[in-house]
Amino acid sequence: MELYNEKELDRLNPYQKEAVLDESPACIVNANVGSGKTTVLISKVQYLHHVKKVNYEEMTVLTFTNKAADEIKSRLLAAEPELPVEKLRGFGTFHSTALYYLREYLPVEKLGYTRDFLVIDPEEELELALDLIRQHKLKIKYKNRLKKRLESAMAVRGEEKKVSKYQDDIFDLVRLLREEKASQDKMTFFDLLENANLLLREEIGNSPSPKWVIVDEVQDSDSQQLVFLDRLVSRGANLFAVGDPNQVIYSWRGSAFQIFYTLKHKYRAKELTLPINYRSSSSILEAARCFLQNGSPLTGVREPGNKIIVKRQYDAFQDACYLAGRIKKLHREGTPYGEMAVFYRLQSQSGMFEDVFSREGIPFEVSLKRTVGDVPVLRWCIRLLRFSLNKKDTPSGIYVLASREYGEGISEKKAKEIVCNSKPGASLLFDKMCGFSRICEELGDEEALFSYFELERYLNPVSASYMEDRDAVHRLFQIMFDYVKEQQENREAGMRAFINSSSLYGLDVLREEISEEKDSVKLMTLHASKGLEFSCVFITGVNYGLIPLKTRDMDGEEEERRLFFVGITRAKDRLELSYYTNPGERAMPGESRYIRMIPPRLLEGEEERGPAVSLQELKRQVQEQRTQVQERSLQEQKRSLQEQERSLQEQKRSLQEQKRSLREQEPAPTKRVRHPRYGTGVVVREDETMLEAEFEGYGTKEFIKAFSELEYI
DNA sequence: GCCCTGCCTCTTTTT
DNA sequence: GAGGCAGGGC
Repeated sequence: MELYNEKELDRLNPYQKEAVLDESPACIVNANVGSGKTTVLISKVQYLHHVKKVNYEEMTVLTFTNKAADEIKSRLLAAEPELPVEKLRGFGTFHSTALYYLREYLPVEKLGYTRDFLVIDPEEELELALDLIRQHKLKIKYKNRLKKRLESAMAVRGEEKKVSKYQDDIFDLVRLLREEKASQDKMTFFDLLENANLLLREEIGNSPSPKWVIVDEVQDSDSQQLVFLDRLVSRGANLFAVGDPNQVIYSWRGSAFQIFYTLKHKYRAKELTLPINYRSSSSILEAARCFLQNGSPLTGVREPGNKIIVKRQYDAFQDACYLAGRIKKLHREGTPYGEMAVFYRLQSQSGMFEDVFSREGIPFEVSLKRTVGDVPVLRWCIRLLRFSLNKKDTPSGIYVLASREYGEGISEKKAKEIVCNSKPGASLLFDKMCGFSRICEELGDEEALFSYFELERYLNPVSASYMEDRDAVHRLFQIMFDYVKEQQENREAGMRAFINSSSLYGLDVLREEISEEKDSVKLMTLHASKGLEFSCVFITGVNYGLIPLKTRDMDGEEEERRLFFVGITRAKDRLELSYYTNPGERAMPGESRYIRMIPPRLLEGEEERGPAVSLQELKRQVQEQRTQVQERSLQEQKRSLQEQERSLQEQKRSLQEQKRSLREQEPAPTKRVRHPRYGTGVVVREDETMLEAEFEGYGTKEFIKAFSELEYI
């Protein structure tokens, strides 16, 4: 094994180094965008291993996405090629780690499961729920929103009174569903964490207790994940968590802005910061600072770079055409397509760009994940394997037999009868599924599996999609056999693990190219952009009503701002914003005030701009700052309170300064204004935000100063 | 099964 | 501010 090179540490800046070397039992690192968060995390792991002699098996590294987990693992393996992958089994998403614990250590029998349980996707749980409603004649309101209703009902735990808001049987359904899932040996993503938390609560000898728990993007944790974390920490694990409160964009999913501070308080954690951003040019960074909420220092090291370009477009189509030309130009000048990305607020906005870009011959990729479940034939095959591996999974058996497209096309009623009464001889396919365990180990290759189930017959050879379907199934089986070989377990256990991981990771079987680094422009929502970086970023539709999206409350509004912050901080060298004068239904015409919040000297647009921030906006910001301080003072220690107070003072001072400079710009008592449409007029009334002027031929008009195109003469 | 009223939600998405 | 659903009255 290679020795951990001390020089590794010297490559880090002092802040990063401090975080890696920190010895406190709990440490929370407040990492700014682009400050080398992942580098610190990986360095920490290596440092613990090589210097502190903590085995990799004694660490649990938790991430939210598979992508992040894969990145950490591959970077560790790149630094240490001889490291056996099995040692990193505790490195993964919260869910995959919970799955690992449940399978290997925790007494799942206590909850009515066997060690061979399978993971199912939310879709299947919904089917199960609908079935139970029918069976037990439950009264459930808003069935079309059952998925959401189940989610919120399942989140109600313990002694809270379980009375439905709509006075229906939703809680009975939750209970029945839990029993049904246990009896069919199935767990959903939710159950994985829930059950792991339940079993980890009791002291059990043979259960996992890692020495170190390391968490990436801790600000995204929901309550289940926080409990999971707590279970591990209360067993004596040290905690090292990295995150950025300015990047909380998933609170609608259960994470909360103040989690960072709650954690710090709860574990009396030491708080460190990584302030230096290496990613973006200083202009981009300065613009980003306008959207920071907690006054944390965000320091850059790069040159000013290009100005931020703001473009006014008639509509999305015009914008797409303009962008196509712009992207081609940048490409000619040497920026690879893969270094450019277009962000938008809503999934539905991607269509226009896809159309125009494919017409213009620009290679692009839309970040939308397709999984096995999205392809009917693969869905059917997975369920065929499910029932073959788990006879308790009767719904899968029925699904396979009663499918209209594939299999024997038996009526649902008959299928139910065959599967539930386990009638041999009634269906060839059913007998094959039942007999699968016996011959499973003897199957030579994926071809043998294909012919065992006589799939050339059951995949409906007369259908138009037969060839496509057959290839997809072959590919699925191929991937499965490769996976099983890697696992070094017996065939049946390996296949079970494969099916679990395919629901957990969403195998992208259909993807033609395996190479991730295709040179193509990436199209995605602002949410999907988190964690990525590009040389050149285009954010489109920066209209009020879209960015920020019209929100219900103040919290939503703040989240919109963080979302925009995440978007602009993805850009390394170029940031270009556009807005529409004629947007669709949802948005309002004209630029979003987010554009006005960026100092004009950073911008390069085709028109002159008014004051960067309206007084109203500044006032609102200070107000927000004030309420934030109040909220946090409940949780935070005195010291940080004072810090906040100081930053508030600074904000106030800068507000006063800006007010003063605004006032200086204001005219002497003459008060005449020019308007592009109404010509020159005389100011009748004026206060901090509003202005009333009389124009010859038009009468008196009222304007909001910051948004009107008035000019003092 | 139709019409009316009231109520609810809508967007973002990972596992 | 629309559109979908539940439930009551008919």
